[in-house]
Amino acid sequence: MKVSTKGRYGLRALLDLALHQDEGLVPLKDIARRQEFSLPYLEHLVAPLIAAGLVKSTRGARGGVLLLKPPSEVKLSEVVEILEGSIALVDCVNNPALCHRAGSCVTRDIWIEMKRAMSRVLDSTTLQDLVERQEKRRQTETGMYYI
Amino acid sequence: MKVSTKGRYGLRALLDLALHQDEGLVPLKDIARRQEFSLPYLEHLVAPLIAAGLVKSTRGARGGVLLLKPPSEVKLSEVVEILEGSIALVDCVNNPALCHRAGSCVTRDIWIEMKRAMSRVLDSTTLQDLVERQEKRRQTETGMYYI
DNA sequence: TACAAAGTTGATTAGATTAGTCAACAATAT
DNA sequence: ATATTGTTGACTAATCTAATCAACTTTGTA
Repeated sequence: MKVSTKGRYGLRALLDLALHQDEGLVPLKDIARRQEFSLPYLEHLVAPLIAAGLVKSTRGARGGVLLLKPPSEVKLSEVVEILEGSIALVDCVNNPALCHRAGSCVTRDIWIEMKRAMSRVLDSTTLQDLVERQEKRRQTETGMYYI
Repeated sequence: MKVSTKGRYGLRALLDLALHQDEGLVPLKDIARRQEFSLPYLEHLVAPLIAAGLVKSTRGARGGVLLLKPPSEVKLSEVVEILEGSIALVDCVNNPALCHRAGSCVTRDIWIEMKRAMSRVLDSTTLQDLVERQEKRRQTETGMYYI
């Protein structure tokens, strides 16, 4: 019951991108360096984000990637869905036909409630929220050196 | 981001046990038959439940397992924790030292919120709740044949 | 007491998934 | 032209999952 690095790193990459939006095209190399994961791996994380239309890329010298939507319009539920697939903890939640007990199974009800609880968090948070939190935190941290 | 069969089957086994509490010692063989998983595998699922003191076992002829606590006192959070380990979707949630970025990482905040949301569901539901839902559902389903 | 029924434990395994790396290629700015 | 950057697909090592099997221990009962 863990999120894979695909989900974790992918979300961080997207947040990094949002934080550097004003710089125009952001090279993957820079994201990889700042976030401390390898460039070849990052390429694989970004591919599904491009395919989903969340990110646009430009090749060649001075190329890079950018967000296609303002961060305030990117819900985390969308991001996680793209990177990790459905948030459901058990497959029968989305596809009852997978198990002939699904109709009468009350443990399935629990997994459904879990999915709802998780969705509430991810639906109500956007990349913009993360950007703001991050900027606030950096301020606080910088400030702390002066105390 | 899926629960393993250990967690899924283990929870079902425990619910099955709760549903047959009044029969005294319940042989694993019966649980395995009703729930449709193999006996050897069930043995491995039950082992940690015994180790955790949730279940007591008696060997030998007419042996079997039984719940050590009334179902109303068994929270699902406890069960899932035993079977799957921490509910946290990312390890740094429980152990910030794992990543030097943990202190300033806002994506970690999200994983923390997710854990809280999931805990709310699992802390507020007991085995007894599942037993009652199951009995209600069986009634409804049986009734449907007469419509 | 002997035997059968039941749980316990540990070894082993096949398969799937994860987390990458590497190399060949395509597009673009200078 | 050439260097820079993204794209794609093949490949691999390591880990995890979902079991199975066998040897063993304990207990009830004939």
